[in-house]
Amino acid sequence: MAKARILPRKFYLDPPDVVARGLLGKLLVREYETGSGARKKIERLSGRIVEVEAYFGLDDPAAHAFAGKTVRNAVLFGPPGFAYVYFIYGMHFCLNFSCEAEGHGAGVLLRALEPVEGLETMARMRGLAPHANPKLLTSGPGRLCQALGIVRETHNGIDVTRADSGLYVENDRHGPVDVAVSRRIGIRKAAERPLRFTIAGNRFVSG
DNA sequence: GGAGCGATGTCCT
DNA sequence: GGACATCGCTCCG
Repeated sequence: MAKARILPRKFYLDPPDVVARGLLGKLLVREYETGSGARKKIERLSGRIVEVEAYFGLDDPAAHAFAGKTVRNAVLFGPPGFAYVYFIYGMHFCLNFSCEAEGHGAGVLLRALEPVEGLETMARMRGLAPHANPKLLTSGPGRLCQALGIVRETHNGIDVTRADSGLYVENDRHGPVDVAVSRRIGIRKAAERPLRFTIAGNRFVSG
């Protein structure tokens, strides 16, 4: 098995549709310390990215960045390769990565993963039985955040090109993927634009 | 298996 | 005050 590499800053410099396509088939990794003293160890959770959506900034009525820079969406207007985590519907978090050069406000929303490492921990985080249907773990933007323990307070604004962030994307040289394009989900404005990208036929795609 | 709907916090008008 | 890049429950077939 080839050595996995963390996706570098330049990967995120492209427009969001290009970054979105490029993320499909890559591994989203969450690492954190557990235990203390001699029992301290690193736990690793991961999932293969199977569904993403692209959001252009000021040109895209559906994007959080459309109305301009605010305290909430500031990360999107910063440099590429940072996590934008926001709270939605009073209950859920959603994870995005900033892309394009600073000032554009573009981003990619992560909508679904195929769970790879740490399924039992993910089930616990989701409040499910240890061997629950794996599709319930990370199929959906709110679900994948809960499964990986991603919350705004901790993760909004962190650099996802650094291993020590505890949240990053690896290229583990998984084979090429067959990309399907469709309309973005759960939005009202600019809903017709074909900016949702999935791995064709993958059973962990949401919706 | 699908439609309908309530829960619930934060941000912007 | 309303909208919101969601989820899981109920009810009906």
